[in-house]
Amino acid sequence: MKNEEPEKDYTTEKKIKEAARKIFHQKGYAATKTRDIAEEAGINLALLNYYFRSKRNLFDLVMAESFGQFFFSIRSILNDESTTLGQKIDVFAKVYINLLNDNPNLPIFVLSEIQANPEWFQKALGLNKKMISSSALFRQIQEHLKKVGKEHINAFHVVLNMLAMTIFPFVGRPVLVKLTGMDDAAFHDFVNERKTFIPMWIKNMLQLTD
Amino acid sequence: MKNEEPEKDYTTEKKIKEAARKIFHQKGYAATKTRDIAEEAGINLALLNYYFRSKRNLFDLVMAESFGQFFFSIRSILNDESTTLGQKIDVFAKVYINLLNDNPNLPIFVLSEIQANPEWFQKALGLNKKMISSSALFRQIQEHLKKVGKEHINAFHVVLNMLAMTIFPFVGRPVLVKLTGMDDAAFHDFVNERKTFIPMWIKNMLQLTD
DNA sequence: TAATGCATTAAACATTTGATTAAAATATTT
DNA sequence: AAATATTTTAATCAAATGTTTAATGCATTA
Repeated sequence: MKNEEPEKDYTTEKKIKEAARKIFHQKGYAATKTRDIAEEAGINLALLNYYFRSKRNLFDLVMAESFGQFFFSIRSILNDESTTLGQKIDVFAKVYINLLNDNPNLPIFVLSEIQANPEWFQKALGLNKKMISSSALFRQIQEHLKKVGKEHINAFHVVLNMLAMTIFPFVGRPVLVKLTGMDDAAFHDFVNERKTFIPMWIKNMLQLTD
Repeated sequence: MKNEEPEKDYTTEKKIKEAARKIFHQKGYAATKTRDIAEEAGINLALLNYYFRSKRNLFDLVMAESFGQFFFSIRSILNDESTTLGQKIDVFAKVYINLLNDNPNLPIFVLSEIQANPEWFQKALGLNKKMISSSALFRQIQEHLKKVGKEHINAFHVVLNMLAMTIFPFVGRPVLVKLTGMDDAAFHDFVNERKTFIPMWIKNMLQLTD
């Protein structure tokens, strides 16, 4: 019998999946060749189909995982009934920027694949109207906006601004880097500054003095 | 001799280019098949190569145009030395949201192609460090931040926030629509609200009481 | 050690897809 | 109207690409 999980990252299956994730994130589904994945993983082309049946199947696995990271990883934060609005805003920026620092291509990958193939996501992932509007974050923003006399502002605007200010630097990263002359380290410092700036800006938007 | 431009939009060449723009914007380069373009344009496949030599050549034309819209269409606004900072912020949101309402897929298209193929853009388009940092907008933001005692905030953050809040709703549109239950008309109204909200938020960020 | 089952490889297959060709249709010029 | 040039079409080509197959290697088991 085999020893219990010696180094899981070096199994052929893991190598292929990890290589696929890397190339898919970089190039997208259509531009990725199965031979590119095989080369990146350092394995024979046929092993890809041996372990994963098809390119599409492998992609679906990667996408499900990526989509989960992108969307569901922060749900527990935003749905936590025991934290204040100010706390949620603080922790969101920190956690999400950390996530994106580790997966800088994740946003464009997910969003462009959805744009190219919107029907697929309808059934594949269970996105529904309730997911945001029933969240604790959304309700707390609504309540706060009313308290400060700004109930004419749809709370979605505020949520969207949080997401936009956090995610967009990574979506526009290649252009931003060219446009500012930042190298990878400088970009890293720049977005990390935003961990404190974004909560400040959002609270300012809400006139939240917390 | 031919009459001077009767209806330019109905020449075969225009039909192909318009169809190409539509499909490329939706699917991206790699996922777009020349046969899809031909079908969308209602022409024989061979005509694509007859008029444009190759898929790549056609793509380059579309991309150059799209990239120009996306980046250069607002340069004149941001570089205008005769307008105040407040005026620039006001007009930017209006103009850019109008542009994106007409081309909702433009941001993801441009940004994902750049991510998939960053080397190509190095030489193809002339993006350089000076383009933003030497703009009138950038200088005015810097000056203002100093005036209100916030010179520790990099002016790039503010520019990026303007871009993020304006562009991101379109980048995330498919998800946003699913997540909120908005239809096309509702989405249109929602982003149009932001024409006045975004300038308000940015000015608030800058403590600009203009 | 022989046998068995899983993993890996090289080669080939079938389809897709960008591009070309040669003929036909249409327009333009002489 | 005849000749010429331009545009369009159907068919085909060649390369790329996802997938399969049959043989080989390798470890585990009997």
